[in-house]
Amino acid sequence: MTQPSHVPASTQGQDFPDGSSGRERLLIAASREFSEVGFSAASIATIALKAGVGKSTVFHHFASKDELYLAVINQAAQEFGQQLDAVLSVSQDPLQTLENFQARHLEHIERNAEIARLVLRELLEPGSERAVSLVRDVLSANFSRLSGFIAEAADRGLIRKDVEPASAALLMLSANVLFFQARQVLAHLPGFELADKPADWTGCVADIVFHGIEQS
Amino acid sequence: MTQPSHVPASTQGQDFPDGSSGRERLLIAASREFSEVGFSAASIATIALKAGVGKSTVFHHFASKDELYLAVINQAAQEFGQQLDAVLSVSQDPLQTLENFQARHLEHIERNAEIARLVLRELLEPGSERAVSLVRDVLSANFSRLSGFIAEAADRGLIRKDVEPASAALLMLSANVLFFQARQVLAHLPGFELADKPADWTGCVADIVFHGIEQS
DNA sequence: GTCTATAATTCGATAGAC
DNA sequence: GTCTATCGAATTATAGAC
Repeated sequence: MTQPSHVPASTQGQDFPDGSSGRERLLIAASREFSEVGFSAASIATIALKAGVGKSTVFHHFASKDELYLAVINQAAQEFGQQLDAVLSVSQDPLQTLENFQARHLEHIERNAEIARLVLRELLEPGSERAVSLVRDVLSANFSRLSGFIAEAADRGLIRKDVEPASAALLMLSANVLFFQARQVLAHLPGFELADKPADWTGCVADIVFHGIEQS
Repeated sequence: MTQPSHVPASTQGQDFPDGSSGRERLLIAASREFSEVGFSAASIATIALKAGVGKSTVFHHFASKDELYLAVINQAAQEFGQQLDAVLSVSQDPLQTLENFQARHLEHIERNAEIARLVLRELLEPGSERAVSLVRDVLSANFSRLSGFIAEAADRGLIRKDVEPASAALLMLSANVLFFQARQVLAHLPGFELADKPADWTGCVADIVFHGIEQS
């Protein structure tokens, strides 16, 4: 009388890609749930229900709730990693590359706004152990790609050697994070005209940072 | 049997400066309460109790809970405004001034960490009307001082004219905000060595931004 | 502090793919 | 037969009420 075990029972009116596996549906459902209610309020039972699988299936694919959470964010980070590789592999002048990076990065966090908010909420939490894994296991890979690019440009003599590549990278990221977090209110800062022009903002930041670190 | 009404009845074990007025004690108590539990969870009754005044006294000094909240943050902003004037009025090379500004600003938000966290929590809230008043009525004054300084340096021919002063100012602020928000986890970013060296971080940012916008 | 409800996690078994 | 995805039931941890 039971459904064949490899077929989803019911997916509670949520839509999922055709032919998606249980694991894929779980990642999607978890992403939605975590984004909507935050980590602690999210329940494994609800996620399993929405994904149309049994609760124990969750633990077959992910060792724990924490790991599921990391997997959700990791997926978004991987997607950005793809774009990042594309941006950094094109051989052009470093300013152009930094501009591209900055624009793609802001687009990415705005497209994944819910997850981005979730991550930021986590980082704000003082002393969060999850935040540490998040940075170390998930975000650091993409961060290294950017700072690695800057370091390489320094090796080629295009960039000052007395500035830590990681610091320059972090400065660029901070600009995007603030823009994303505070976009609605930035328009009320006197003299700031770019609140509704993300592309101009990313261009401006890349420009300042590049000229700030270029070899003169 | 009751205490004379113009003398604080009881201040619930909290300490306040000697001779402080009811209004002053209210600001202090409100600052603590808002910081601890956030805006919506804070209760006027509790704040009044802690300040040792009646609840109606609160509404004598502040028209609403919102206004009390803004007054709390405004006070911290005013204090920073004092320091800011001191930094900007010293006549020295702009790089030195920017470095000083950046260092004082980070010190200020770290000293007022609870309030800063409160403000940031507010800005994160999507579509918060309070966040708009906050930026327009409280934060914009100090922001204008910084961007005004940069604009002036541009007039003196020390700074590129093709960069909006407000954008450069915002970039500097974003660096401090991220550092403050994520300090605990930045140490786990590969290659970033300044997580426990705030002075080096502010110096580095000021340096990059200055060279990024200086007239070459 | 105990009691209880809720949520996280583990266990054992089944069904299908190769 | 082994391997993997699945489920239902049983077990533990946790948080709040009393």
